[in-house]
Amino acid sequence: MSNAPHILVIDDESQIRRAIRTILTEKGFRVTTASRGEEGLTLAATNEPDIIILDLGLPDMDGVEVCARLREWTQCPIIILSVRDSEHDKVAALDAGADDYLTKPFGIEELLARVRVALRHSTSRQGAQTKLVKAGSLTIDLVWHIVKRGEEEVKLTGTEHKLLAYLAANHGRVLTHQNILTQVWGPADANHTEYLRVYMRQLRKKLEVDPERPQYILTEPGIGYRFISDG
Amino acid sequence: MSNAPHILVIDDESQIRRAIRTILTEKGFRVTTASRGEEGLTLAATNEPDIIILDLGLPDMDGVEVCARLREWTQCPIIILSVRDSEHDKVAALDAGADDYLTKPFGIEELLARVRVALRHSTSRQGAQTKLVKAGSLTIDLVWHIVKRGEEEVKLTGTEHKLLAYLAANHGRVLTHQNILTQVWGPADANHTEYLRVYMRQLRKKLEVDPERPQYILTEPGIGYRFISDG
DNA sequence: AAAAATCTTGAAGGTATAATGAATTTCGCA
DNA sequence: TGCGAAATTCATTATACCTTCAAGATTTTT
Repeated sequence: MSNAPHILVIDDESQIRRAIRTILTEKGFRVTTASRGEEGLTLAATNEPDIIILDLGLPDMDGVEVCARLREWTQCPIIILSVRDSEHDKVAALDAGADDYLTKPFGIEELLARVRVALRHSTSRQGAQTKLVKAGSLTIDLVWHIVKRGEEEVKLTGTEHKLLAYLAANHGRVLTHQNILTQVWGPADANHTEYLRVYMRQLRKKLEVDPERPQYILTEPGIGYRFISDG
Repeated sequence: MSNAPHILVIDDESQIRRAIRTILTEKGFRVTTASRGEEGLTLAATNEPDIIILDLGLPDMDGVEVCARLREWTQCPIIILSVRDSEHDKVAALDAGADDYLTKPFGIEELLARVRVALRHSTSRQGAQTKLVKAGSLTIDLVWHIVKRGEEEVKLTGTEHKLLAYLAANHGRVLTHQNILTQVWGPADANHTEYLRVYMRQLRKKLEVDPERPQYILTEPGIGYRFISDG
């Protein structure tokens, strides 16, 4: 699974690395590990993890320093692990840009819960960003209901957008009439192919360069329709 | 009226409330306190704090319940304070939507550091959007809660402003009725679309050049509304 | 090549949704 | 407790959308 959250663990104790890797992998995360600060910084830059778990007691450089270096360019959530329990250490790390601080020894479940919190944060940040499907000069924002043709926006009705979104989400695939109808109109209208014809035409009118020779919304005669996108 | 970050403290022990209030006020924060869960929920809805500090051991309802109720409509950072140190309690609270968990007794400096972390999160969430939204002759200051039309200030009621602020913060995006209603009125009124119609009209009357041909607040029939800004 | 099936195209009526204006209730404040 | 502003509710008008239908074009079948 390539879209599973990716976690970078930076810790010099190999047992801890192994333990955390086992636990996180079991929960479905992708895990990368580093034993030294420099290595961790490099991996963070190349792999762009979703979360970084960082031990303060590294051999080559101070964890707070690693934290600060990371914050120069990334907002990725950082969870600190440390044997140091002093308030001073916690404040230093948190003010250096860390998002959370756990003192060793820590409970597995608590670590996982705090990872989930960090994940919530990073995904809510991503959620503000737009997820786009592109096809020629078309840009379809599935999240925010915005469709652009070049620079100008195309106004779509609710049903039109629902239909286009379903086509775009399955771009490249042939979708049967019944399949589309049940998804967009609901199972009750599964055999109202007239609806499809009317709406496909409206979409083509609004989106295609030449509606009579569609290049995005293709007809698969006797079967259904298909949406062609870039990439 | 100050724009200092606003923190809501929900705790039943009056000494703790007083202590936290003193410390936070000293650091320049605005502080509101509540001693019971229901009171806290109400204050959270009316005052819209930037951070909520919540004690788990409330007399009238469970802290985890308070957490869950808050998460129905707000993303505001929640820091848990609790005497309970068990892993089970921590996991329950964090999974209910809390962002951090401190066990009593806690260090003042650590609390402040974690408040700063929470503040970073809330401002970076807002920071993704511009704090000053301009649309034609309109200027909407999301931080100072000021709306100007040309040079003169527009007087808006509480609900009107909350609604406009939410639209402006998400300018360019299509927001569904339910989305707007849960954010502005709360999840209980998620299907009272009448409210929206009435308030959209009032906003248009106060903001639009020609309220009958709105250029800022657009209707997306069957879906919701959208605010158009410059750029 | 003719016929049949499928798809496209255009337009119109009915219906759900939105705008409007105003009355009523609630709430905050003195 | 009473006043005024704000929030909610309601009835009416206006609008946009979904649905429906019919005729022309295209593709497939025989």
